[in-house]
Amino acid sequence: MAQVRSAGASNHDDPMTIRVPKAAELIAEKLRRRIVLGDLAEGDSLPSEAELMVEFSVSRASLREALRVLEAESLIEVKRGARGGARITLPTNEAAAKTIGLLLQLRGATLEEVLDARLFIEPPLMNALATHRTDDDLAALRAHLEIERGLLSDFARFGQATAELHRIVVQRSKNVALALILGMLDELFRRHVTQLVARARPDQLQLNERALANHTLLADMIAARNGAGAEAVWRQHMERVKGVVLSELGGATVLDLY
Amino acid sequence: MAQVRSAGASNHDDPMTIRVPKAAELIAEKLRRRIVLGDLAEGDSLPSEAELMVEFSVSRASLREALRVLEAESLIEVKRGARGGARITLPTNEAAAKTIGLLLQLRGATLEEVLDARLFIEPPLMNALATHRTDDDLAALRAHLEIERGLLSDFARFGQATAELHRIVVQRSKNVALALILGMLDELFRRHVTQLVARARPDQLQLNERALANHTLLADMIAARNGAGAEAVWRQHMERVKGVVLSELGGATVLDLY
DNA sequence: GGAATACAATTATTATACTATATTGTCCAG
DNA sequence: CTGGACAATATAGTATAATAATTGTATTCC
Repeated sequence: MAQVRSAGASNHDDPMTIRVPKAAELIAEKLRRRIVLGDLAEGDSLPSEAELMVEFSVSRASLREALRVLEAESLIEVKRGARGGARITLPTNEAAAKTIGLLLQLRGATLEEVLDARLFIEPPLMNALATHRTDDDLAALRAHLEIERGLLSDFARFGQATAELHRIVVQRSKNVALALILGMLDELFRRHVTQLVARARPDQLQLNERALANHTLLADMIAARNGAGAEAVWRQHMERVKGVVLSELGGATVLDLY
Repeated sequence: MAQVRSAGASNHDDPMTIRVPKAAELIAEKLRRRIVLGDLAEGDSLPSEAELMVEFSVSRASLREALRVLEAESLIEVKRGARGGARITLPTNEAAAKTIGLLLQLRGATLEEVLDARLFIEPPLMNALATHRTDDDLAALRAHLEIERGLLSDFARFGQATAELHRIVVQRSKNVALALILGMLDELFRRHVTQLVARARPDQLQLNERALANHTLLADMIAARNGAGAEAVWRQHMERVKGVVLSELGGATVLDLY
């Protein structure tokens, strides 16, 4: 009996059903725009709830719903107490990774797939970097290697330095989109190995030395503007890291996010 | 009966400012977990606000803040009226693209960078696909080409079919993470060219024919398991599309999102 | 001068009432 | 009996007010 109704009037994508925007959405949208367009910069304070209420002519409930949304997007942080209120905070890779990690988990992605994605993108990027590097790029890379050398036996901090190296070389390749993507993937990866690093393997020092050797090799290839060489070195290095990590964690479904 | 916050207020004055989670965040987190872990599947209805209030022992305001957050994440849709309420809706590429687009705009990314990122990833992916394709992959691809052939003069729908082709070949390569990433980039791109397609160029039909020719060439290369060939064809094709689009739109800062 | 304290600003949470909208059932006209 | 109008009901949307908790700052006291 209900087939007439289900044919047309249901909910999904019917272009005819107009979606009435809620007050909170509208306010969140307006504030978001101000942030994105630069009217509000990082660190700036928003007016107090009372002021925003009169500005937008909405109730406190609606306004607070909007603030909660922006807070969940890491666009603002709300503190209470005197001189509290909402302050602009631009989202970091970590926040971005949380979002994309949620989606990946919903789609049933495995940790191995995340590693493969990185492995698919980063080595060719090293090729490009080696080809187009500036002397400044090389100097920054080599400076970082010195830092790593000093941390060889500090397992936790060496791991951080490794992640930082990825960040450096990726950002030097000058594509913001790729940098953001790889940053998110890296963050997801890092989140999974933190536990692993806590209980260090017996051969951890040896692993670190090998990693540093590979990093150095990469720097040499980049110094020589040897694109193919840089790509090969980096691919081999990441393959090895992947092997170690997966043998410890297994390729189980992504995300301890929950 | 608000036992949400135990009254032991200020005995823990850790110098490391501990972040007190708000009621709405906690509820959003709990519901999010239920969704991600599969307790709630797509299409399922959440209990009414009244029931959720007693379940979590919070006020309606706090509960609704949580629902707004989940709604902004595209994890639920809330309808009002009898038999309304919150229903689970798994986020699409579109929703994901909106998030990442926001981040890219904040980082000052240009449309050209988005195109370059796609251009950096997809061609090598076609290489891999050509190497590992199944007969089923090839059949799906060729079936889609027939559809495109029928739409050559329907400019709007041909554009959609083009995007669909990207989706097909990317998903056939079997890495969920890469598929999600490319899906987001594609969505960002698509959003920018929609306007462009509306005012079709004089040579639009010719452009479409050329695109279809390239798609066919790709299919041939994939059929022959010619990885290098597929990669070259696809790179050339995407370069050409990039040229056309950028000459129309310019490489201005990303996102008409606002 | 430094520590305890009171004060004020501001968000966090709750409670209640009212409004808007969609579904469902009912009743009446034809 | 069928179809359409209309009322009843369930449900989210918005508004207002009151109270609690937190935090920076000024004040007081020793």
